[in-house]
Amino acid sequence: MTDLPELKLWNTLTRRKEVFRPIDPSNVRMYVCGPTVYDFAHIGNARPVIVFDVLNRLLRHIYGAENVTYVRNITDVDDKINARALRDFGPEITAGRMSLNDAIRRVTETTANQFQADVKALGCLEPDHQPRATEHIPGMIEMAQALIDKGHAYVAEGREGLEVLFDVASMPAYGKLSNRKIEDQQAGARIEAKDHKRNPGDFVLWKQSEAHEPGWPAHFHFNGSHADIFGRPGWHIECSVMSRAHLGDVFDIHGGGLDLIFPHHENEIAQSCCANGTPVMANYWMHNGFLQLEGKKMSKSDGNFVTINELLTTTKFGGRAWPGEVLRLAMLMTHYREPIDFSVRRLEEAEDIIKKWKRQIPVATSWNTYERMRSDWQAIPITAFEAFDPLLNDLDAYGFVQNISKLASDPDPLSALQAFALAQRFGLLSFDHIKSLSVDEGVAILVGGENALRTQVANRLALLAAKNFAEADRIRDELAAQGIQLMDYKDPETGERRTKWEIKR
RNA sequence: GGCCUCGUGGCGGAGUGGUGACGCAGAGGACUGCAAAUCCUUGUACGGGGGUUCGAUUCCCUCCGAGGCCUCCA
Repeated sequence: MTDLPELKLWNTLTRRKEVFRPIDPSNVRMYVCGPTVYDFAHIGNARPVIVFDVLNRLLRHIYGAENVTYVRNITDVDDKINARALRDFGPEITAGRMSLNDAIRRVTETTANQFQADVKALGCLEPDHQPRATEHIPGMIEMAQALIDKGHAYVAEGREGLEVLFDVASMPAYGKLSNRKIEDQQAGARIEAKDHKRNPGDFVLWKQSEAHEPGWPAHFHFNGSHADIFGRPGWHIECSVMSRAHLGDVFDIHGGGLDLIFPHHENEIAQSCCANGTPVMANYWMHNGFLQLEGKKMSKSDGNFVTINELLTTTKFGGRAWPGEVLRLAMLMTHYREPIDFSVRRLEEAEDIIKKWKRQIPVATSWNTYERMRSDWQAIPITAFEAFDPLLNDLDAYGFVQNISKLASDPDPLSALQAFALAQRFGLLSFDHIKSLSVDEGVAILVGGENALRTQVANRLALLAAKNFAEADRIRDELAAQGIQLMDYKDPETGERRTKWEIKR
């Protein structure tokens, strides 16, 4: 394993770039904080998803796909979700036609499904596991109890009932990730004083719910006493429990947005290390930068706000819809830790670059450009094949084409892809159609599409030879209308006129 | 107030103690029936001021500016 390429990652924990050394190269483990499913994801949410997708792909490339485990959670219990459910289904709930919990389920289902669709459109691989908070409630109760047992948590009566709180003063190393001292936070004076807390920085592990609110029965014992608290988990404990369930007490990389460093990740570390008795939770902490929209902070109230879905399917941003691959590249053109000023111009530029790559494909240099954009891990060679893969709109179709090209012994799978795109233009093949086809049928159709075009091209060249430009141009225009751009060039050896084509956007 | 990141040409964006990639856009040219594409050539930059050094864009200090966290937030 000594010939593995060296990967250097910026570690928020040490504020340095460090050589990445996995705990176990046969099981490289990464956890990234996923969405809280209360609203459609905006393009800012897309950034970590894309950034860590690239890292996931890179890790899989280096260590082997089967040796990497990538976990991204879905937070489906949260007070913001409750608020959204009340807002959207308030009348039904008051009229007794729907329970709050049913309304919540509606909100989380729709939002989670939309998120999956958005992410797929951006060409991201699915993580190996996408645990939901509500699937891990017993683990959270168990961890909260463990923290009580070890003297890191206590039960107190808060404004809305009983709470299990983490005692930050019980952990000397608290604040290491964010480089923050507990005393400093008191100076900030922006933390709400709650007298039931021993320390203003103490945070909730479990809190009591009203009977109509989402909640689970839980039993805690402490100081020789005990309490039944029908309640719900605090935000931070979800990630501690889900990461442990899938990746163990200590794993390699923990990622998320810059804003999560404090308090979320700090608190995760506190919970996990104290509960598991480990010095660290993860060895490398990585955080992506934020993005601005046309130079201004994204803000719902100002209307300066675009969801992924709006960008992909509506004309809200720049007066047109944008392909997922364009959004993906626009995001990757800037180093992941830098702020991005997201703009129409940036999307246009990304689109130009992609167009050019597609013409050049399968020229390996197209990857070089793409590759170079991610400076921390830039020296790692990846094949053109892998490079193009995340840029495709429909990965299923890609897999199909790959299959065909293998069976047809085509040394260049990307030419098969072009053939596929062509067959689509002629209406010979659609994505839905694919699933019902055998490979042989698929090949036949692809060949059919290509032959149809060849005939047209040959006819046009004959017309040109006869100086019948009007008729030749008519064929060219006709194909252009179908979205096929013809391009003439000279054969470098014979000097004869040749024609190549590409699929127009 | 505390803490963190950052400031390279029109735009995006590498990189280094010894005058600085690359991409996009622009300009000029070649090719071409016209397109499109392609190829060649090409201009402009290291926020300001100190310091260390033979020499700094790269190291240190400081000022200015940008963004972020300290409260839910990708």
